Formats: sequence, structure tokens, C-alpha cells
Amino acid sequence: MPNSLQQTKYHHGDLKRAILDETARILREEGESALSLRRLAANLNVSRTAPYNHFKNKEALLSAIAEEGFLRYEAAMKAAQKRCRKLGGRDQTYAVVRAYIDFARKNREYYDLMYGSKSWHCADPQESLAVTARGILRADVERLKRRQTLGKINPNLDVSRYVQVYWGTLHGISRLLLDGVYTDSASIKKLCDTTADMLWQQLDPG
Amino acid sequence: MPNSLQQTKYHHGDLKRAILDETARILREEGESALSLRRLAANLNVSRTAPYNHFKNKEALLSAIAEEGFLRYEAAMKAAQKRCRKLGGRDQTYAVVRAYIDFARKNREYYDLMYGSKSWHCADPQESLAVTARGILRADVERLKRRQTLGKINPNLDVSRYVQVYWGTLHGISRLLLDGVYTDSASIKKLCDTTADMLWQQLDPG
DNA sequence: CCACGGATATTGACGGTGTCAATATTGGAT
DNA sequence: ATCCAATATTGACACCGTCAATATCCGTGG
Repeated sequence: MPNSLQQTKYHHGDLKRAILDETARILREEGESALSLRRLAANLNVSRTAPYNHFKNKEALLSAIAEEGFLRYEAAMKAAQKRCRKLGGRDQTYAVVRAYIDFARKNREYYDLMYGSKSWHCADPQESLAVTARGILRADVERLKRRQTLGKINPNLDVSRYVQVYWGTLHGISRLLLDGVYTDSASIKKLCDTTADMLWQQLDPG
Repeated sequence: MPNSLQQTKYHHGDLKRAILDETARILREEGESALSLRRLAANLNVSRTAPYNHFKNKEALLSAIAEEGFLRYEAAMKAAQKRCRKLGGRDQTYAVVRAYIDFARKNREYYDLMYGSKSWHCADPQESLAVTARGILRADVERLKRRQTLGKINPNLDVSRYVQVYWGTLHGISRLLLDGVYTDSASIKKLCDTTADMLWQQLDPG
């Protein structure tokens, strides 16, 4: 027993969870450059190499955060879609645009890692992050194709191609906002309006 | 004299230029994680702190690379615009889309740093990088406004807003390509086609 | 009930990194 | 020819990621 006065036990109990949460906290509150495994461990009153029992290395930890981000993203978008399914048409498109950009802004510590993580380049297609993320993209394509079959959107549209462009648009605007290139956050509503107009124009069946 | 057999002089001559070029080379050929000031200096046969005479710190060096990227970007886009000014209409939009994405792909070591660099967040609006970059964006807005006055594009379009969306779209698609999210580089032409269709639809005066 | 094995945590060590301070060398203006 | 500002160097320090060897703990089968 190292120190009987200390209430901390040798085994943490749920260190993996604690690591993920504390990492997200550091990223959100202090930025990526402030994240080191050693500080992380110290904050959790744990030795510097303890995290290595749960993550192969720092990159794997960041990858896990990214994956968690995709799960949160999926949940947020599903909720938004349910919330405004009845709207239909341009307003529904606006709601989705808005939900995407809001998610990115409210979860930047996750969003920053979701793309740009090296797992995407990895040759191994089994890679957990890429599998999760690609599944989510594919689901988007399927959802639109279903609406297309129902005659709710332009039947001539190449949906797969459209989704690539539409995802790119939302991702790009989010990145420019997060990176401080677009600073006027007061005009986000207008920005989303213009975006939604453009995207809906592609979907509009009539 | 440190070593009379060595032909290297105490003063390098044009170390600043050499640092910028070697940094770009390392980034391109070995990736950002392989870049350290010490290795950089070693490659140039110079002591580890020599670069500090030319750049305040590592971040400033990366910022300088980013700024160089914006200058290259400006040149590339100007050339593309001159090359296809006569096309007009959708084809001209396609050419611009294509030029943007090609630039990003061919200059990823610069492109990666142009956005995402911390200089953007910097409160100081005098910051060289942000000034350069915002000037380039502004020029884009002016160019479109001129075409609008000439009746070449939709007079009802809010150009400033449109440019934000259009820049976002191109940036987002480029990032997804660079980050390996979109892997099918064979279909880039089609991707650009869809993008150009969508963007031109906004500009089309009638 | 206990012993034991796998999961989990620890300390020690190593090489690498950014950057400051103090010092040395140089080339060009006076 | 001399002095100064620009440029380069060595030394030092505090961090960092990660490996190897070791310690501790908990659950499970005997």
C-alpha cells in the first residue's frame, strides 16, 4: 500500500471513461496544444503511463474521441431530423443546415478531431473511426434516396454526388467558422439561409 | 573558426528562405508530425536555435508558410481566371471550382496551414496572415460585384453572402479530399461538375 | 478459502522537442 | 580601422511520448 492516508485506490475503477472525459474537457477549455498525456494523467491523479492500458498511444486516444464525436453527431442529427420532419421542403433543409453548424460550434473539441484524424488515411478499412463515419454518411445517402423514391425530391438528382457536395458545404462553412475565418457570428442565421436556399434548390422536385 | 575543413560559413546567407523551403519540403514529404525545428536546423547544417533569428517561434514559422500559401493561392486563382475568362457562364464556374480543388490537392503542405493556423483567432487584426487572406476574400467579392453590375450574374444575389457559402463549399470539399474522407479521386471531375452546377445556378441571371 | 493469472497501475529510463539566456562571429556603415 | 546590429552558437531547462520492468489488485476455479 503506497499511502494509507490517501483515499485514492490503486485501481481507478473507470479510468478509460475518465480519460475520455478529461481529454474532452482539456480540448474544449484549453485547446489541443494544452493536451499532453502527462498532464492528463496528473489531473486524474494517476501515473503518466496509466492511460497506456486503455489506449495504444496518444493518437489512438484522439481517435477514440473522434469516434465519440461521430456518435454524438449522429444522435444530434437524428434528433434534429425527427424534430423537423414535418416541415418538409426548404425549411427542413434549413433546419438540417442549422443543426449541422450548431453541432460543430457546440462540440468543437470533438468536431476538430472527427476529420483530420490520421485514421482516415489508414489503409486498413477495418479502422473503427472510418467505419463508423462512413456508415453515417451512407445512412444520409439512403435517407435521401428514400425521399427521392417518394417523389419528395428531384428525381433526376444524383443523390450520392449531391451528398458529397452538401456534406462538403456544411463541413467547409463549419471549419471556416471554427477556425475564426468567419468571425461575424451574428450573421450565422443569414449564412444558413443562403446555404439552405442553394441546397434545397437542388432537391426541389418542381 | 569552428572547423576549417567545413566549407560552410558562419553566416548562412539566406537562411530565412532556406528555412521556408525546407519546412515546406518536410511537410510535403514527411508530414506535419515529422517537422521539428531541431531536425529542420540539422538538415540545413545550422544550429538548433538559428531559426529563432528569423521567426519568433515555431508557430510564427508555420504562419509564414501559411501566408506564402495564400500568395501562391492568389496567383493560381488569378491565372485560372485569366485562362478561362472567355468561357463565361457555367463553364467558367466549373473552371474556378476545378482550379481551387486542384490547388488544394497540389499544395497540401501549404493548404493545411492556411486555415487552422492560430493566427486567425488572434485578436490583433494587424496580424499579417489574416490581413493577407481577408484581402484575397474581399477581392473575390469585388470581382463578383463587378460582374453583377455588368449584368453577367443574377442581380438579386447577395454577393457577400454567396461568397461565404461558395468559399465554404470549395474549402469543405477540399478538406474532405485532403483528409482522405473522400477517397475516390477518379470521380473528382464529376464532383466538380455537381458543385459547379449548384454554384452557377445561384449566379445565373436568367 | 485460497492461490493464481490477467487486468490494471507504478516507477525508471531514454531520446526527442521548443525555447530562453549568454556568448561568439560576422559584414557593412561610419 | 572600428564599432554595431544582425546573425549564429552552445548550454541549460522543463516538458513530452513511450518502452521495459515491476507492483498491486480483483475475480475466478480449485
